[in-house]
Order: sequence, then C-alpha cells, then structure tokens
Amino acid sequence: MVKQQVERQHTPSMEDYLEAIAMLRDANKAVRVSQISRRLKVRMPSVTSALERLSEKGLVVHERYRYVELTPEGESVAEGVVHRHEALSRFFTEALDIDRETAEEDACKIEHVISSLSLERMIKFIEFIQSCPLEEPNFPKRYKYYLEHGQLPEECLARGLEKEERRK
Amino acid sequence: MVKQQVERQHTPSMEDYLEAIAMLRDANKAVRVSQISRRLKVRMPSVTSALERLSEKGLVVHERYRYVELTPEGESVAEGVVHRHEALSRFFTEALDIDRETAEEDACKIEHVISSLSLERMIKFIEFIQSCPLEEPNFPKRYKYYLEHGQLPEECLARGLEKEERRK
DNA sequence: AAGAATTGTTAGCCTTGCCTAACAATTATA
DNA sequence: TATAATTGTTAGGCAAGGCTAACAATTCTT
Repeated sequence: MVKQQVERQHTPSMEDYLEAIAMLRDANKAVRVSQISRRLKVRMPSVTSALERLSEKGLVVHERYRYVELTPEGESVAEGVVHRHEALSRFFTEALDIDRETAEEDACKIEHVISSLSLERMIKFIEFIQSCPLEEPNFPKRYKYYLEHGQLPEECLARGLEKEERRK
Repeated sequence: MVKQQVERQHTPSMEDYLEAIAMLRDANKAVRVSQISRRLKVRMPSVTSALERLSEKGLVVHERYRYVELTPEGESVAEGVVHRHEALSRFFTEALDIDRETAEEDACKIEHVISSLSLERMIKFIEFIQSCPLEEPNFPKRYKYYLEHGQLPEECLARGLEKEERRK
C-alpha cells in the first residue's frame, strides 16, 4: 500500500469527457459528438475541440464526422474516473445518508480531485458498516437517529451517563 | 433546512486567494502580495492580476504597492471557505483516520466543490462519533481495527455468528 | 541620503475551455 | 434521388489564470 500519488494527468474537463464517452458506449454502442454534447451540457463545437485535445494525448480516436472511441489508455483513465465516481456516490448515499441527486452532483465534482488514499478509506468505510454483523450497536441506525433527533437514542445516553457516574 | 444551493459565485482560484488573504491576516497583520505569492505558490504577477479581478467583484481592497484587505463581502466568502476547509479536514482525520497532510490536500481541493448538504452531514458525523458515550460499541475504535486487520474484532464476529445461528 | 535589495506592476504571451455564427457533411424523407 | 433535417466542423471571440521579462516603487543598509 505505497503512496505514489501519481501527479494528476488530466483536467477535470478531460476526465468528464472520457467518463461520458465510456458511459455512453456502455449504454448504447457507437458514441457520437451530439450525445456527448447533450450529456455534458456543452455545445458541439466544444466537444469537437475537446476531442482534438484528447486525441493529441492519445486517449481517444475520432475521425471527422465519425464515431468516437477510447484508446486502451483512454479506457483505463475513464475506468478510474468511473470507479471514483461510484465509490463517492455510494459513500454519500450509504454512509452519510445523502439523497441520490446531491450525492451524484458531489461525486461528479470530487471524483476529479480526491486522493487515492481518501477514496480507499471511504470504500473501506462502506465495507465496514456493511460487514458489521451486530445489530444493537448498529452504526447506520444510530447515525440516522442522530441525524433526525440531534442526539443519540435514549439507551445510549443512559449507558453513557452510567459510565460518567461510575467515574466519579 | 431548505435546499438553496446558491449557485457557486466564485472560482476555486478566487476562493483560494480569499482564503489565503484571510489566513495571512489572522497570522500576521498586514497582507502583502509577496506573502500571497509564496503561500499559493504562484508568481507575483499572477497575484496582482487576481487581486484586480477580486477588486472588480468588490471582494478585496488593494491600492498599488500597498497592503491587501478584504471587504466585508470578501470576508464572508473567505469565512465560508475556511469553514468548509476545517470541517473537511476534521472529517478526514477524525472520521476516516487519514494523515494530516493528505487530509489538508484533499480539503484544499474539495472545499471548492462540495455541497452544503454533504458538508453538513460530515460535521454531523463527527459530532455523532464524538458524542457517542458508549465504549464497547465504539465506532472509531472498531473502524480502526477494521482498517488494520481487514475484519471486525473477534467479539463482533462472534456475536454476528450467534445471530445468524439463531436465524436458522 | 544614496545605492542596493526587495517588492510590486506592466506588458505581453500561452493554454484551457467555453461560446456563437457560418458552413459542410451525413442521414432521413418525401 | 433530391431536398430537408440533423449532425459535425471551422473560424473566431472571450475570460480565467498561469507564466516571463522588463521596469518602477519602496524599503533597507550603510
């Protein structure tokens, strides 16, 4: 588990294009400029010029008026982005109990900047709360209670107080 | 608790400048271009031009060759950024047990893009694990154990298994 | 107080990444 | 198949945000 924070190679915008291309291809088959344009909510000329920059870096293949494809390298960059996106989105919804829409929005932004260590910890955290076989000291349940009521459930507080008593 | 995701007004770069100015002022007294330059690791002309943009938006006051000051509005923007930074940094170190350096780096990036809802939840989460008065079903302790060993402590697993037995 | 050192500004350049307007190629349809 | 609709490209513009080189103001030192 070495820390080799590989200086981020691509801009958020580039990563967004690669991600969009990967996802469109998974959903349909052939990826067109217009689809990318709609998905990322930018105009077509912006897509064309982004694709140019991406080909220069060897991440996509795009012949004029034709479909867009990822190179193996583009593929692997896209995969990384999608992976980060999914982990973040799960962390927000499952661990922090945030609504899907906000979770997606935040994941879209944070996927471009988070360190691999923090991401790894978030993934571990989800594993942790899911693998926890206990029901009474149940993390997500108590957390949600706390979110709603601003304090822990009665029985927890009670036990906490006992403790403090004993300490005196 | 209404969701009024006030369309983010300022760029990450602008926010960085405001944050840096606020923190330098808190540490020393009068803020100079050279200090900002060193702190943000950009050249002085970049600072000068950034300050120009910031004055146009009414966020700082800067007379040629003189000190830099925040306007009340700049102040409040800076305060927001610092607040987000601190919450994120605490979340990473205290909740996810990430080293201070990585936590700071990530906070610096994420502070510019996270939604107020997610931030609020992270703050609540820290409150939660801190206010938890229980020791045995101790979240941070068990989480750290899980981080190190890849599974929960014996007694948890044991109890989990008991449960499954009963279910059969 | 004069010269040296430091600090700050200006001018000008570059890239990214978006945009609109105009035109060109492709595809669909009468 | 000719024309209309759609899709894509080119050209050109603009703002943000960084840079260097050259110059100007300020401050420090003797």
